[in-house]
Amino acid sequence: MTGERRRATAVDVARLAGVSQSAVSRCFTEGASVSAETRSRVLEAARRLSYRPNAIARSLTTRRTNLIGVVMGDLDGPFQPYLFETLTRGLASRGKQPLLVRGDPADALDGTAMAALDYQVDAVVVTAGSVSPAAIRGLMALGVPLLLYGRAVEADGVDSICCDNPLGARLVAQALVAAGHRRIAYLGGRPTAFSEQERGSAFRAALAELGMPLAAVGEGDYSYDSGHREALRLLAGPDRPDALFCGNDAMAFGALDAARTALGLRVPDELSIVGFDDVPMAGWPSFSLTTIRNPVEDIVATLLDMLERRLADPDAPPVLNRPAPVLVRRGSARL
Amino acid sequence: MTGERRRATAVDVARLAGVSQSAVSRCFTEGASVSAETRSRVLEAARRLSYRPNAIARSLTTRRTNLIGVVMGDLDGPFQPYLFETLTRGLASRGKQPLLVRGDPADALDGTAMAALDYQVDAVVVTAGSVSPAAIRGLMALGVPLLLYGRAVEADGVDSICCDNPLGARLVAQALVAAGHRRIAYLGGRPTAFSEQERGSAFRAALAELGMPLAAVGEGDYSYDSGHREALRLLAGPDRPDALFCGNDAMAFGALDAARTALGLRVPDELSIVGFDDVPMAGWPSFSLTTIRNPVEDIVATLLDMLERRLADPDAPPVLNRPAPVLVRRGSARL
DNA sequence: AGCGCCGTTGCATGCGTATGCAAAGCCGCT
DNA sequence: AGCGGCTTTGCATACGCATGCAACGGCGCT
Repeated sequence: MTGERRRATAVDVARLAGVSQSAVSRCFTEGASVSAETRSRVLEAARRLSYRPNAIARSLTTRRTNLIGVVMGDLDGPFQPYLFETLTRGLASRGKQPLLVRGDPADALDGTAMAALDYQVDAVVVTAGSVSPAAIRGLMALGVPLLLYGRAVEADGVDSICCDNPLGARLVAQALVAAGHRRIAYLGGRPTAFSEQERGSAFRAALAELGMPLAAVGEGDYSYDSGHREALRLLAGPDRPDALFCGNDAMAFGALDAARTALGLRVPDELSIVGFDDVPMAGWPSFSLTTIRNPVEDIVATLLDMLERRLADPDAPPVLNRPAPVLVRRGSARL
Repeated sequence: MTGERRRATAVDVARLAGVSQSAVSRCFTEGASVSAETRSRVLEAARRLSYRPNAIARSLTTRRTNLIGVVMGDLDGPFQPYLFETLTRGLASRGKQPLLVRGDPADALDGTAMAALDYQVDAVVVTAGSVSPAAIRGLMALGVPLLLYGRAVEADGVDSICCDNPLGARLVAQALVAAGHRRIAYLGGRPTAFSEQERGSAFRAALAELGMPLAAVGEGDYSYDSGHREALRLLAGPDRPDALFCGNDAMAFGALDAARTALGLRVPDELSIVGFDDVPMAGWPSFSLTTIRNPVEDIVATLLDMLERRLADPDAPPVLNRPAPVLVRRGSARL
């Protein structure tokens, strides 16, 4: 009952229960035809042998692994772990196993990363915002259903869901201008990232529509350090901005630290800082970050629905979903 | 070449290359006997069909999946993602795939969680410090090599690696006393966690040895919120402590925020705060947390070595590893 | 020329499970 | 009693690959 060298198989259970291997299999298959008596005999035998069906062998015949490839970049910032946590919990609750595919630093997917896909994942969810279009095409060529998070793509057989970045950027622009800010700066994330492209251009466009020039622009990479560095640069000059919109929360934290600790600025009196994502940390008193809430929980729930629908019908028309973000007012901006 | 409904198999490649399926298999097996000419013909055919061996089918015969079960709790705090990131990168670099097993809130491992193990993982790495001993025994009964991180266990066939918590706690006690603190408080983490038991008792013992009473004790759960809450309680009374040692960094952040923002205390002048772990965030200027460095990178490297050794020889005697932590002096403590 | 050896190759089989098919049982109905 | 229909069961096979075994061929050697 304890440390047998080999795990029990369906054949072992069948022998003990005095039935055929097929009967055992049917007891563990939803909706199969087994009599109540056989089932209980089999389950009892299975219990005694600590038998559990071999998912590997099962998937060989069913052509379903219940493994979902999850393409992620680093878990560095506060956002990715939050998303990953939510996503993996959701997958588990629907009986699916996430299989991690790490994007490499160059945003490509090398052999090591692709190795995970050799496990015959039923679908692939891409959450790394920076995976190159070429890599995406490579995934599509696999013939596996593909779900893109964090980028909006119109392509055959690819579903995507992505927070309405332009709306979020517009909300910030309007709120900042309405509150009387006049020297508004923007600190962008990694320029190759889809979200950056949308947020940056929408923010510029919204300000232009309001007749407000953009006072200064910085280029970060979504990391705390880059936010710190760029904020120092942007806020050092003579015509210091009175508001700074950052492409994500991590950079906003860096900017906040730079402004308060390194430059001795009072936030939000002398400088308003706004982030994007609303990670859990944004609510911590030391930050109290005013930011745009990226509705991760809703997004993941929707994403899982899209996934199930796609698995049920691989030929259904592709879906594009753009949930709306919302402005969360806290203490880092005078709004 | 693009969206074929079914992926190519070794038989397809064999047909195209004019060889047997065995030959194809040998081309993808390390150290198998194939002539140079056959190999190139096969590889060319494989390339044209985008063939990659089916890891599922392969593992059925080799009895090796290269899947490693990774038992984790929540990815809430800053530490777990850091550890997970390091661990999964390390596994990938050694050709292993992490398969996530989520511990449920009650620290047990329910059916959903165990489902991951049906994928015939080669080994299980437990990183959740709060998984109950009963659950650990359940894992052992699976007959799968088990590696425990974050707890020290002496048991047959179980390797474990765990930062030397008592040493870390002693370092803090000595440094605080040496720096002249006289009212030292301790804020512990989840009492059921192994690390909490070691850190708490070693801290008490070390203070006692130095003839220093413990001024106050709080009980948190390793979360930021609990650190915030307990700090408010501990620091509100009349005889306010002049030093607070927290069971991990997350609680220290919460305590720091409570002390500075809610209570208006000057840190470290009026209160020294020390954490444990040294997560990346501890170095951020807004925290600048003095803490004990839990050498995660080294630990993971060692853990991976232990894993490979265990896989090579399941009957080798169990190993217990206790890497030494180190005190990192930053700005949150007067030391 | 004949022998033996080694590097290659294909054949056949097994890994653990799911499932189509047919056989077997069972029931109620006429 | 006989029949049709339904449920339950076992048999056989397939899933995609790795691998032991035997067959084959070429080579160097005597």
